[in-house]
Amino acid sequence: MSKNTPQAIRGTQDIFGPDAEAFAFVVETFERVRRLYRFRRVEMPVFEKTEVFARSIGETTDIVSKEMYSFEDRGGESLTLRPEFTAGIARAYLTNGWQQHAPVKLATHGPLFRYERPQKGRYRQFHQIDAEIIGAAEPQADVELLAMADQVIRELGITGVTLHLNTLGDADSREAWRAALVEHFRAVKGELSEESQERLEKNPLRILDSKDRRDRQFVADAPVIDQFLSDEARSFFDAVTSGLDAAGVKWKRAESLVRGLDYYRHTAFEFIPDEGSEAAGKLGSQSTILGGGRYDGLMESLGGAPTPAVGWAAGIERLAMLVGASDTVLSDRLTYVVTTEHEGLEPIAWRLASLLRQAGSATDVILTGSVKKRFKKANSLEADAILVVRPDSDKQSADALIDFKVSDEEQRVDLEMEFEDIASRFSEVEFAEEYHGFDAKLTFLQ
RNA sequence: GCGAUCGUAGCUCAGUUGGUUAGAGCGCCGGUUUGUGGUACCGGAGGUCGGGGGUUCGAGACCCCUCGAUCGCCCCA
Repeated sequence: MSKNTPQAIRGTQDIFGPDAEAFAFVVETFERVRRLYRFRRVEMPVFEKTEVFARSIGETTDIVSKEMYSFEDRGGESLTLRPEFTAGIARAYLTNGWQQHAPVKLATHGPLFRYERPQKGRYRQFHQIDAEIIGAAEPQADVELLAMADQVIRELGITGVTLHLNTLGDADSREAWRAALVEHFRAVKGELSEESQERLEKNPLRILDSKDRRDRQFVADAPVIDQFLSDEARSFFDAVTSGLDAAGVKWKRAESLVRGLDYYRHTAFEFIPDEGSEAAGKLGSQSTILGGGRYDGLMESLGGAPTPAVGWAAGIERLAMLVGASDTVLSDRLTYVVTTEHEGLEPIAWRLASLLRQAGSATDVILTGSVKKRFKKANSLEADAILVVRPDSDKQSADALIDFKVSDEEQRVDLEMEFEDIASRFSEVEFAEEYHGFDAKLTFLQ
């Protein structure tokens, strides 16, 4: 690499090869499942006015206070590259009058931006799949949303991952719980980790999932949300859990699971790899692959009418890391390779490749470089069959000799039938079996 | 923002306590052999050793700065 070549921006990635295939597999699977659940596709801008995120996510959160890619445009307005989907979707819902469609199920995916130190499973430009149900207050919406998440993960073939579920109660429950936690931890402030002492002021709920040993003992006997749950909040959570059971979604109660963003109420959840599982190993210290919850208060923070909503987002890169191994799903079959060892016959080879592709067969072409090495190169592509175009001494035209690269006779017959069918669709070629040791021959008609 | 490890050909890496023209494998390009073929052999191209500064007679190796990568903390997907 020349020193004149600009480098990619830190924390961005150029994805290629198996990683790119895994990435595409995640997106394709999500798109398929989202249709099964009748979620409607939406596209949103990648940037918004800064206030869209600042007002909805919470000024004190790390995302807003130090991780946003914000800049002034030429008109002097502060804009921000989206750090998440939900705020932008909420804004779109309000500004486009999507209330008329409520309740709506929406799905999207694309890049997000957060100015963080990159590490395994974490990038400055990363990608998520996202699903939201807006305008539905009933717990069945939470259940449907989670059932969809569960199915996406299952259809990706990911195992060793469990849904961790909690409730944060309604606004009053959450406030009362928060106050009790602050009181509880303030009493032992001096013995908490430095980080948790800070969290006490900024975001006391987060002390609950601190990894620090010093905090653990106090977390163990900290007040639990259940003590502060209103009857309504409790029955809402009960309805969610029994709905999940009915839908066959496995879950696990996680009393100390809190989500970082201010707008969450009631249901909060994360899909997390089981400790010691293969999935956990692949993800490094980034444990959450999918997270979300109910955000009934969000619309109001953007000046809209109170609107109930639930949603989740999952990191495509993190999901892709977990499906990476099962490459059987990922590798596209290369059916044919076309080549010729005779200068001048390249146009016919190109024509043949064109026919095969029009017939819907994946076809590669080797027509450059040393004539003598083309067959070798074609061989190394591991296609099902190699077609070598060579002159026909009798008719002064050309033939394509076909070498089926298959392991058994049954496969060979299948491929031959498939090829014969393709050939029959085009009037300019004629298929014939067995020719001088090759599996078949294709004659170009004049 | 903090910490640790690392940065030599397109890729994976070797380069001994600092010592002459910086190496290997794979890949790429070409040739020979084989001769309808997934072989073997030969040759070639490609590196101002991430960048800058310093120590030294001499630095890919040592020191400082910087950029980047990886992993962890924080936080999150």
